[in-house]
Amino acid sequence: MSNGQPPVRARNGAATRARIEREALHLFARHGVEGTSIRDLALAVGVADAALYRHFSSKDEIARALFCAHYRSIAARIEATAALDAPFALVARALVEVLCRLFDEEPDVFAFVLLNQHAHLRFVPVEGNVVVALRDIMQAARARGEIDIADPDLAAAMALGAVLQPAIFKLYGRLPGTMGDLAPALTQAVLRVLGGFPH
Amino acid sequence: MSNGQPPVRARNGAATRARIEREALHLFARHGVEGTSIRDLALAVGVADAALYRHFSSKDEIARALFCAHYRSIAARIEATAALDAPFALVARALVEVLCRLFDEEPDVFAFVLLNQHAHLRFVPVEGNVVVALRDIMQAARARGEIDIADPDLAAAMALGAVLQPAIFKLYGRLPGTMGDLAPALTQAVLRVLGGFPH
DNA sequence: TGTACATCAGTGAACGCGCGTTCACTGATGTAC
DNA sequence: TGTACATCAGTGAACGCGCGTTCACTGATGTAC
Repeated sequence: MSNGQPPVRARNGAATRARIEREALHLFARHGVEGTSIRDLALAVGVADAALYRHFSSKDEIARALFCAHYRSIAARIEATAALDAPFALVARALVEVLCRLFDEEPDVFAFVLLNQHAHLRFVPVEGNVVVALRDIMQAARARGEIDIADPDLAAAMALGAVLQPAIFKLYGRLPGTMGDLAPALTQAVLRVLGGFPH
Repeated sequence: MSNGQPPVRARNGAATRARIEREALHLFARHGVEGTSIRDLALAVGVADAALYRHFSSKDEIARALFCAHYRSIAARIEATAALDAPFALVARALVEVLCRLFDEEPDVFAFVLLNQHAHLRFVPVEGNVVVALRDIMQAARARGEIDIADPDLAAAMALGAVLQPAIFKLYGRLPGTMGDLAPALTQAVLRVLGGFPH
C-alpha cells in the first residue's frame, strides 16, 4: 500500500502522541480537564494508562500543551488579520469570520480554549495573547478615528463579549444553526458596540 | 447585651449554616468547587469536617443550594426591572446597573455564579432563569420597535456579552476601577448593539 | 421548679474509592561494526 | 548480511495520597410532666 502515508508501524511514537492530543482535546472539551481521568483518556486512545507518560510528563502537561498550542494558533490568526492593515470595518468582519470558522470547524478547540482560559492564561506571554492582540487592534482603530470607545481594553472586552456570548449560547443549544450564519449580525454588533462605521 | 440580635448560643444551627454558606461562597468563588475540599471549607468555618454534614447532605448540595439561591435572586432582580414596563432605554440602564452593583457589592456572588452556571443551569427551571428573563425583555422591546435585532435569544446574548465580558476582564485585573464607573458606557453599548435608541 | 428524656450540633477517627503516577519489565525497531 | 546492543513505546500491577463521606460518641439545649 504505497498511499503516500508513512508506513504504519505497530509502535509509532509521533502517531500515538497525536492520538493522545486528539482524544484529550475532545474529552477535555466535553467533560473538562478535571472531569477526565488519565484512565478515561488512555481508554479513548487505546493504550494502557502508563503509556501516556511516554509522551507527556503529567496530566497537567497535556492540558497545558494543548491549551498553549491552540491558543497561540488562534492568536496568530487574529494577528494576521490585524496585519492586513485594512479599514476597521473590514478587519472586524474578518475577525468575526475567524472566530465563527473556528467555532464551526473546530468546536472542540473552541470549547476547550474557552473553558480553560482562566486556568492557563497566565502561562501565555504578551506576544501571542489574543486579548493583547485585540487591544492593539482597538487602539489603532481609535487612533484613526474609526471607533469612538477611548479605552482599548474596554473596547476589546465589549466586542469580544458580543461575539463570544452568542457562541456560548450556541454551545448550550440556545441558538440554532451555525456561527457562520450569524457572522453578518455579529460583525454589525461589533461595529455598533464600538461606535464604528457603517452603522 | 440586648442588641436586638438573637442570643449567641455556643451551638446555633442556623448561624453555623450561614457561616458555611458564606465561607463556601467565598472559597468556591476564589478556587472553584473542585478546588475547594470539605476540609478546606470546614477549616474556614472553624468546625470539624463532619459537622458540615449536619447542615448539608453532600458537598454537591452545598454548591447547588448556593447556586440556586443566588441565581434566582439575580433573576428576580432582573424580572423586577423588566416589570417596570418603562421604555427600553431605561430598562437597559437599570439592568446594567443591577449587574454592576452585583459585581461591585457582591463580587463573590458574581464570580461564583459566572463560573458555575454551566454545572448547575440545567437544574434551574424556566421561571427564575436569567437568560429566559432577558430573552423576554428583548422580545417585548422588539415588538415595540425599540430595538432592531429580530431574534430575542441573539439579542440577549449580544447584550449580555457586551456587559459580562468587561466584568470578566475586571475579574482578571485587565480593567481598572469599579463596574459602576463603567455603567454608562455599558448601557450605551447595550443600546448600540441592539440598535436601540438613543444612539 | 426539678427531673427524665429527645433532639441538636458538634467531635475525632476511620473508611473506601478513585486519582495521578511509578515501577520493573517486554519486545519491536534502529544502529554500529 | 549478521550480530550485539541501545533505545523506543508499550504493558500490568501497584503505590500512596487526598478526597467525600460515615461512624460511634458526646454534651448542650429544648421539652413534657
